[in-house]
Amino acid sequence: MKKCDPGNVLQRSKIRKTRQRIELLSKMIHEVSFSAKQLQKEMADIDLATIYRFIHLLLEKGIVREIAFLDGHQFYEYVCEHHPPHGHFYCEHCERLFCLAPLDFDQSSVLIRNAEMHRIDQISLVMKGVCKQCAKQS
Amino acid sequence: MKKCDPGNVLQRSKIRKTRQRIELLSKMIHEVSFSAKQLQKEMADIDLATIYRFIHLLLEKGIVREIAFLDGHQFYEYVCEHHPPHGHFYCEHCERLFCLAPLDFDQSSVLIRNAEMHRIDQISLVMKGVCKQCAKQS
DNA sequence: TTTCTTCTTGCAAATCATTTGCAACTATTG
DNA sequence: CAATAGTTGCAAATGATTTGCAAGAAGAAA
Repeated sequence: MKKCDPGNVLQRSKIRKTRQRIELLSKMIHEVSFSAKQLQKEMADIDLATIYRFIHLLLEKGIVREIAFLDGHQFYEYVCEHHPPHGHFYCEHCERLFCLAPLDFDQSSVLIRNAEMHRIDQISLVMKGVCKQCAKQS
Repeated sequence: MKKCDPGNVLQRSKIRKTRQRIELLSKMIHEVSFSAKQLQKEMADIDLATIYRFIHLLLEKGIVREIAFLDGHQFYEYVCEHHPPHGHFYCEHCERLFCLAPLDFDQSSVLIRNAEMHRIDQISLVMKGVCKQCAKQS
């Protein structure tokens, strides 16, 4: 059974299958990252409210995670075992979001030393700048 | 001459001094972090538009920097030599934002290896979770 | 398959942070 | 103290996200 098949993913999490959800989730699975607006641009027949409601449902179930808030939009990515948490790099010129390599345990541990922390639920590392391709062009 | 005196800071950056700006900047200098809304709550006589306009001006001059977008609000911090770039930890319970220790060069370098990057303008590292104090209480 | 119940959808309206236009006001310069 | 350029408050606009609600679709049971 394909683990990342939209139908299976929904079934496993006991989320009712609808045309809209299947379409949205397959898109999410195949994109490096997505925002509500991007999804709607490519699936104009699905209401924005439906998209936002579905994203929130997937967040609760841990099927997607928030990765960054950029240019007034929240970006998300699909969670799977081949895609452990990692940082992102946003090119301000072409507006693309790149994934950074995941940090290993030792690397991560240098980040999380702080006397005030009890539990960490989410780590977000985002860099902004200009990518090589854009640098060449200008 | 005090480097972090609001009046001096504005003068040095050729920003016209007004009552509103002096009041806002002194608050910013003394806070670990701030949002437009927090500032307005404590200085109700200053218009929100003025606050946003001033923040943008300070961002351009490099006097403050964006640190995180949380709960629908952008947070900023005052920039000074005793406060190099560093990560933050946000307690979802008490909604406080803590500073993490700054990373040294070697530590930082593990974060920035990515073939796509040409130039990095901004790095944002934010963790969300629960702080020790809140953990004790509940 | 039909029916029943529950969940989901699209639509329109509401929210909420942030931005903008504009006329009145104020800091700075000479 | 006048002239000028930059600032302010106010109200209205914007834009992402959220919500209420009635109609429609999915899943369970007969």
